[in-house]
Amino acid sequence: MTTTPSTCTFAFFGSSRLSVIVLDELEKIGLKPTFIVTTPDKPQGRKLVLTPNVVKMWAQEHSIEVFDPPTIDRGFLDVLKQKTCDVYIVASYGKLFPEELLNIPPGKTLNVHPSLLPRYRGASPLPTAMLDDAKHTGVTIMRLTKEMDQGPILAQKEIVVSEWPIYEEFEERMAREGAQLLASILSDWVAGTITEQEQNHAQATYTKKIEKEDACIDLAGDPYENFRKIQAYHQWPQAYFFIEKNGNRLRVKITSAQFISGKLVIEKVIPEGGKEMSFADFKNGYSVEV
RNA sequence: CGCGGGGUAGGGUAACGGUAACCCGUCAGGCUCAUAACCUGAAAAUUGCCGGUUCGAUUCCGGCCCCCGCAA
Repeated sequence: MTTTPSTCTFAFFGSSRLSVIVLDELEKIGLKPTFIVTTPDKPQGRKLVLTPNVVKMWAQEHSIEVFDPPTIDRGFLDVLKQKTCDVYIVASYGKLFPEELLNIPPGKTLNVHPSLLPRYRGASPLPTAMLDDAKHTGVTIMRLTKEMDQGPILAQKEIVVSEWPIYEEFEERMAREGAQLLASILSDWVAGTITEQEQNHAQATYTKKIEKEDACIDLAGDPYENFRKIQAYHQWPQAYFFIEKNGNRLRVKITSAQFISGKLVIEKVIPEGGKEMSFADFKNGYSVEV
């Protein structure tokens, strides 16, 4: 767990907040990528401003060379082949890789996946585990193959959650654990002393991409299920319900809630067009019965 | 020029051409063994800024500043 493979070089592929947390944790352990590959900036925000993605910003802050190809095509593969490193590391890149890329470095391409594979393959392992109330979970280091999340496993660590935090905190914990697990085996892997193990494909489960509609909740429904939705969708899209106001349907997002002795206690909300406020203020001002 | 909502007492909302109402909170008094409950009363808003229309604007028009929802 404390192995510091200082002699091993790697490139990092990622594009989300989880990627950044993994990078941070690896850096703490003394592992810095020789270069980083991420996805291009996308227009965001109210004015559709072009904002650099978080991984790119991290790379720039740490003065690490960064690439952001719109697609990984022939030309970019050739660029990669010019660079040398022992192994590629992928954490939440957001796109599939061409098979050719996976085998460029001698140590192939490894992936940090925040679930106990073969369970929770796919796009949303973390939120899905929360929605399923799967408190016995974990992180997996696997070798990427052509098929999504189906590669052989190098290492796993079980993690047990006592109570569901908001998504961001769960993500952070899992990312850090994943990064540590990776760091603990990386040099051995590159040295060739780790045996990979085929996944038990029969036990695989898959997660789907989250849709905004998934986050619509019925306040009269099961309180614990609603609580898990609020926590799981906290980063995006945020659990919401509707109220009637002046004949209009108004969306109200729940940003903070607790589950106390069998009841859902809503703490903060953001009404459409408004800003975040306490649920008490919301009920006072909007005079709604919820 | 991506679509849309909003800036009114400490907080949240309402009114919509004639200087502002409600809920919570605050303060005082009362009721109570007691209270976050209840009753009575009080303080607290030049209704974001500038200009225009008008006898008169929070309310209509124009400009500016700020805030937010949607958009993955």
